[in-house]
Amino acid sequence: MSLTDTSQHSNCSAMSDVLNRIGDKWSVLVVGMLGQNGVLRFNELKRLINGVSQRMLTLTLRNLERDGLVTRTIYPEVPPRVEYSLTELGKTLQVPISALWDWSAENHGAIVEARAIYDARETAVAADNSRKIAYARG
Amino acid sequence: MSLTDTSQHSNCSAMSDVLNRIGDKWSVLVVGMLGQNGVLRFNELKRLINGVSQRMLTLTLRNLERDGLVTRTIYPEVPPRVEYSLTELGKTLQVPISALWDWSAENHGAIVEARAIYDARETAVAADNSRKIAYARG
DNA sequence: CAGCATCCTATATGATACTG
DNA sequence: CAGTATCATATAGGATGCTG
Repeated sequence: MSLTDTSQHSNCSAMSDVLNRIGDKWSVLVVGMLGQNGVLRFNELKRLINGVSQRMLTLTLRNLERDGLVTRTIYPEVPPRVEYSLTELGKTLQVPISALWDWSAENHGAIVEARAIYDARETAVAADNSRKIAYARG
Repeated sequence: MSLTDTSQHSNCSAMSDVLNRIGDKWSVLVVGMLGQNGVLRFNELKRLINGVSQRMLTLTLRNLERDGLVTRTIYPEVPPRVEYSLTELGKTLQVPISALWDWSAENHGAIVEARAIYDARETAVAADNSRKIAYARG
């Protein structure tokens, strides 16, 4: 299937399903980190991904493992050691994710700017409506 | 910035911010539909995107407009006509989204398969644990 | 170290009714 | 047609404490 073949775009189900999984708050960041670093332990990932809670990192990794995107290797040692890495399928996902990452880095500024303009306009409209209401009241 | 420049990957904020907006349930589908069809009215979008509620389509379009990705053109007619299309910024977003769309179409089958295998293994482990508990009890 | 279990809250989403 | 307003709910996500 080529990039110009839009026939699949008519059927949203596959895209929706994938987005429901990788579109959460942490999955893309986990895949990104594993793509960069290759193999990472649980707490290494937790340190790299700023703000993720232990619970959410666990859930995210389980989901990615379930979807065949991440491998989980347990070493029966004391203290326990668990290593995560991308599967071959996970590595292919790196490509579109990386594209999105680069787009974000390039265009985040423009988005922030657009938001500021939009919000300023909305605030002005709200103020205008207040004046109209005050005028209508008397 | 090149695709191989991973320095931006260390700073998750831009990516997180973009993902928080386009990572919701409908934004990517809206952008995809507008990218395919060029200009669409509200109810045309609603018909194309299966399952979206009026409320969520409105909210999604407002957010995309606020971020400078979608333009909203009102024609002061009766009945009212409102047309949506991608901005230039929105069109550039089409590229990484299209890549993700194609990846989904190609690899959704593998994900479904991986889930089935994972779930079967989990079920087996659960059954095994039940037996162990039964053994311990009796 | 790498988690699991529990409780709690915020938010996203949906359903429904109404409107210029 | 293209919304807005309100209510209801499911779920994502966070905080905390405990464990092998």
